[in-house]
Amino acid sequence: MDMVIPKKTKKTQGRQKIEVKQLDGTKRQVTFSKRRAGLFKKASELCVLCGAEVAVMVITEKDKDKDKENEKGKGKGKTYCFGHPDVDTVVNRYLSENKNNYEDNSGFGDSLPVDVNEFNRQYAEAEKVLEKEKRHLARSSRRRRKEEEVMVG
Amino acid sequence: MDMVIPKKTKKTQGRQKIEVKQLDGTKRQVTFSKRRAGLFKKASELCVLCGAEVAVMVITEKDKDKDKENEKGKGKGKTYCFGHPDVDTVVNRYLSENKNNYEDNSGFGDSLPVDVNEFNRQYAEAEKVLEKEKRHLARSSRRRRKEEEVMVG
DNA sequence: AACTATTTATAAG
DNA sequence: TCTTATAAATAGT
Repeated sequence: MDMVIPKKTKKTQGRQKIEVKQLDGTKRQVTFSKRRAGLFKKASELCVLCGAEVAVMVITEKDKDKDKENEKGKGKGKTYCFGHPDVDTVVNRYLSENKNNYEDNSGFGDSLPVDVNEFNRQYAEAEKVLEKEKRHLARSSRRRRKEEEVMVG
Repeated sequence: MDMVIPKKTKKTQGRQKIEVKQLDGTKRQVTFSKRRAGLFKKASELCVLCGAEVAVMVITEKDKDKDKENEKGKGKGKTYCFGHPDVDTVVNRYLSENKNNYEDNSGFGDSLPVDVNEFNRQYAEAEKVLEKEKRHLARSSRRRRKEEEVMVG
């Protein structure tokens, strides 16, 4: 019985569980590259699968220890973007659709990112009020016009 | 030899491989919810792990078959956002860099606000009204909030 | 930058 | 929604 006991020689220990907390140094750089790529891929797939328009903007921290990390312009606060159909279209929509009227939708200060949607939903009522105000403002800004409201086309 | 043949009774067939292509109907809705949540979570983790500023904007398609899908306001072109420290900060950063880097390849050169704050100024009045609503909502939502993850460590 | 063991995300049910 | 099997992402090397 020449049972070869498989030497428990794992080449790597595989993916390890990590705590989601601030990283530093090389590990941070590496993780950033990997996860940024992953994030963009997820965004891309969401577009294709669900026909959504998506923009993702990632800005690296402007490192204070310039000399240490900015040798090659690394910690410079570089911006990476993904956008479909393109970033500007989505940003423009974001701005004009007024979703920026509540400041705190950060995932940290008050609520979890995953809760943002829920959060937004809670603001539906408030948004309605805002819409009304918007229309009012828009109306005043072109009070010169005197046509009826409906103008299809 | 009481070998019990394990009845191939899998409760589910587990996650299946899919083609990344346009989905429709219910499947699309479900996938959208799941993946949007996943995307926001990934974005959040990137912020924490790598100290990056991130904004994600997702806009659902404005469905033409209004009657079919818009029953509950579903296919309305709703916008979902994640931002750290907040969406506007990141968008502003993007806009200011963008302005210097290239003139206009978006087709929205004129309508794209130079700055979110400038844009917002136009809505100052409306925002005041919203603020009021916000405070009200925040009050009620804070009551049942229940910090779970994030801010680990 | 490539490799895997493992954790995590998620397609179906 | 909630579960579960599996695909996919990724931490450490």
